Amino acid sequence: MRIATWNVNSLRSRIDRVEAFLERHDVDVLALQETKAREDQLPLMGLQARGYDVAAHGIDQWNGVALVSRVGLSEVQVGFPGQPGWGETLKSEARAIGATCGGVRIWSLYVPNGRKPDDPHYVYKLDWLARLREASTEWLDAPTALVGDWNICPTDDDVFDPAQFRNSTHVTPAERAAFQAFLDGGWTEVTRSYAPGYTYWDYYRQRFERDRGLKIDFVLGSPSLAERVNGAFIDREERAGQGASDHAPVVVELAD
DNA sequence: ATGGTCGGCTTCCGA
Repeated sequence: MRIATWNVNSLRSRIDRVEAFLERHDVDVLALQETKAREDQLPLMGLQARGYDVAAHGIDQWNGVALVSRVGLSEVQVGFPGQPGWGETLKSEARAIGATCGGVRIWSLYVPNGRKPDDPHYVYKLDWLARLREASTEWLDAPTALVGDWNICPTDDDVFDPAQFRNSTHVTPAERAAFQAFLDGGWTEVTRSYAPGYTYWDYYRQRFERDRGLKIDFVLGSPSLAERVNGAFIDREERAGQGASDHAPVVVELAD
């Protein structure tokens, strides 16, 4: 079974690329982030005609997450137990959707960006991660994958210029500790060993052409999921050319 | 420090 995760940066503007990507790589389950649409706005007819089921959640033009599966899609859950709600000044609540696909529990996650370390969104990000980690301990005993845009660079190797990013969000010790807490708790990041390199490049300053990016999209597996992983890759081709998302998809291969 | 480029309920905001 092939699972993929992709911050698509608007599903409506890239639905053709999504359909082509699924077929090009024979993907069974695709987790999407930053769909940037409410459920009723999503262009799903093409996917459904191709035999894919879709579960999506979005409440406005910001963010939004979805799961696309051709191996079944059941027990859909929007948000995780304890997921903190937003205050008056924070935007967009759609951050997590989970479902069982092909016997695997998959969560499409859009970890809050954080903006800046002195911003309320940064505090929310750390709170969100702490509550996800608490909720996710219950899922370790089953084959489970926590996939998506984590908006964290776990090491300096995951940043094209660590000096430039000092004191910025994505690289602070607190964010790295929040990510490490998942690993310490029993989750395994299953893509890095097979697929080194960045997964995100800013649109401006020709960051992709110069390979000046960040590694922020990850797949964390429970023990029974991680032991089935026998490959992974980053689809860098998808980031090239006109009309690309600023993230490349990450694909994971699971043994049957 | 600044600005660069995208998408979207577009003349600003969020990333």
